[in-house]
Amino acid sequence: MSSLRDVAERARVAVSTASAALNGTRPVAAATKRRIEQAAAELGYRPNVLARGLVSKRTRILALLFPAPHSGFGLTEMQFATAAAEAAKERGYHLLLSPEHDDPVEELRYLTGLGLVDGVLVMEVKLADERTEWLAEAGVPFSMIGRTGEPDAVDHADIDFTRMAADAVAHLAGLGHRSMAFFNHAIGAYSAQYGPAIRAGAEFAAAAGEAGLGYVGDLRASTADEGREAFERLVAAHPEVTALAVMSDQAAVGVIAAVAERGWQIPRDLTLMLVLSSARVAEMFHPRLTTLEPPSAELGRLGAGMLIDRLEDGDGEPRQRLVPCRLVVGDSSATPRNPESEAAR
Amino acid sequence: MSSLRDVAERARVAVSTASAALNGTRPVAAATKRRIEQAAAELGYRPNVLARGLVSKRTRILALLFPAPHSGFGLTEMQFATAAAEAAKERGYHLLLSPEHDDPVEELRYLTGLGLVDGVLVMEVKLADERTEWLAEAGVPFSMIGRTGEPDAVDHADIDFTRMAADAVAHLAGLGHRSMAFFNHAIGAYSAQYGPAIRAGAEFAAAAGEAGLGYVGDLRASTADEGREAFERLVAAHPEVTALAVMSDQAAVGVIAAVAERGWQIPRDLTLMLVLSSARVAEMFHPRLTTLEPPSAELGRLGAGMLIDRLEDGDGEPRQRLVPCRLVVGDSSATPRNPESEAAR
DNA sequence: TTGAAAGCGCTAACAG
DNA sequence: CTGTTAGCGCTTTCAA
Repeated sequence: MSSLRDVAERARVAVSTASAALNGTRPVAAATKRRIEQAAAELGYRPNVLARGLVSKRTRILALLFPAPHSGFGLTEMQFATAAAEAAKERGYHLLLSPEHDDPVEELRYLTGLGLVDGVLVMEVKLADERTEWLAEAGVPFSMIGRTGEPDAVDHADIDFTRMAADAVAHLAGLGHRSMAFFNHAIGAYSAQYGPAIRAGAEFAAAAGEAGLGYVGDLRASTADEGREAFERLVAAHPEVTALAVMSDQAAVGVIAAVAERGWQIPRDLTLMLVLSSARVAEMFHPRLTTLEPPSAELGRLGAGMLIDRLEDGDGEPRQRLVPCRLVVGDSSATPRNPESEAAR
Repeated sequence: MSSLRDVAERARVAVSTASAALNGTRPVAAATKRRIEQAAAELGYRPNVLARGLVSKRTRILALLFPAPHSGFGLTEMQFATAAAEAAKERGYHLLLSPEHDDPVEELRYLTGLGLVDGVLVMEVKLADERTEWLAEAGVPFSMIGRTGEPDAVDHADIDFTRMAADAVAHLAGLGHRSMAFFNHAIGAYSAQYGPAIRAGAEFAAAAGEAGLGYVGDLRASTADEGREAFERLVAAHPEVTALAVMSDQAAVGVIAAVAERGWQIPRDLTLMLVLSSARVAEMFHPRLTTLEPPSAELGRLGAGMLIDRLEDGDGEPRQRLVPCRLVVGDSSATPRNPESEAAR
């Protein structure tokens, strides 16, 4: 690889002049500049990132903190990563994939101590998250995909849960449903701190209330068996429910099986929708399920973008964006069974 | 961040001695070494990667070339990436996620010119791949997850397709099946160069022949509709077939629908298995499908590992590993319908 | 408008 | 066994 010195020699100028010409750091005579640029082109010169970073203290490398895969891990996280990498690339940055293990904070300390990264992108943020706390304290620039319980001062991109629930409820109400249920993730070590589960639960209850729909929100399921069981309990306790929104793909599998066993059909006897799952997953089902698809790629892109903004524009007010989900209507949505009796209640 | 000079001052030695003590580059008196180590610990010293890389020409950063998502993209690629990142981390390396766009070679030229990465991990390798050709020519260390048509001299980790097909056929033969079909991916701009599709097709034919099973291998499907249609044609032309292996998840959806419409049941009337799909996907189906699960994480780990080996051990013979798939038997496998008539042929 | 010189933090000869 | 010196490739004063 040719260095700046080679370029300078070939253009018969000093290294500092070559540097200035190529970076526009200070005025350089037009003719000189042209000579330098041509020399650089002829040599196929690429500035060495390490040397540049060593003096400028900026590497244009971002780290994406990658949690060890818990239960459900998949397309969504994938899209965060690829979208973030692409957004970074478009702005001349690089993305380092940084897996986490048992001691995230220690690893963060190590990672940032290397002098290798300018900032950190945090995903799978928990409501109380030691990583973001440490980053804030250490003064390391970062942004979140998702958000903590108190994200006021922190840059983040997250799903607009309020709007998501409103869209879902509007969809169901528009079909004529008067009563719905929502199966949240099962309570576990993870989901207790999992923002999407908590926010979705709260927002669905609120949205249903606001729209005047009957609402059953106390059932939870994260596996096929739990889904099956929750559905049985739902039907037994709340026969008036005609529409069901489910957070977990696996739980939906169980629900569908239970529906079939009971001799019911979707969507004739039950409108079923998947919340925060991808359309690709929804197509695996039969019938193809209606889905509220998370804007994963958009969030990844935004997360990287706002981190770069912060890095370049210095301080300023927090950058925060909430993005709605996309409602993909499948073949599992229909008018409620027995609409008359429902209306007569 | 404290520098090596700070450490040296605190330990009252020269910088070079501190460096030597911390890296074990040359003998240092035990007492001196202890002083230095203590000073480093007290200061929380972390060697600066950039400075080190600038002189040593080694950054311990690997780039993972990430193709723009074509049609089917998902868990598998995700697992390559995370596993590679973890393997790298365990050996003190970092993984840079490097998305590709329209001109992979130009981007590669840029990426490697930066002096930022020591080597490149290539995934989604095509049978004839301009990227690996360029890398080989440019002398950039790299390894492949997958392999080209002529991978003899190149480090790679790939699926053992021969064994995969043999395992699948043995599973079916063991259940008593005498005749099977295989639905490959539809021929497209992509799959024409897609190693797994080509290799799987060839190996299934060979394995079936070797085991004395009837074999229908000329049907292809990559979508639900194509799957449905292929299945109809299969039944019409080859009624003796009792077992079917499918490459595409989407195609399997169509097959399952067509099976049901015909009044058949899985596995009573047809044994169905998914080839190169994950168990998590298989569980979305009802019944849970038998799957040949690709060793994605293992491949990612191996790919990163052999690249690092090459980087550290210098040259040597090519490192190549073929890893078998895992056969996960689901509820879609059973003895063939009408076993007598089959045996009587 | 340009060049010379210093230095980012580290490693690697080479003396002592 | 340890310290001094040089230099990786670049940016950035400071003079000219």
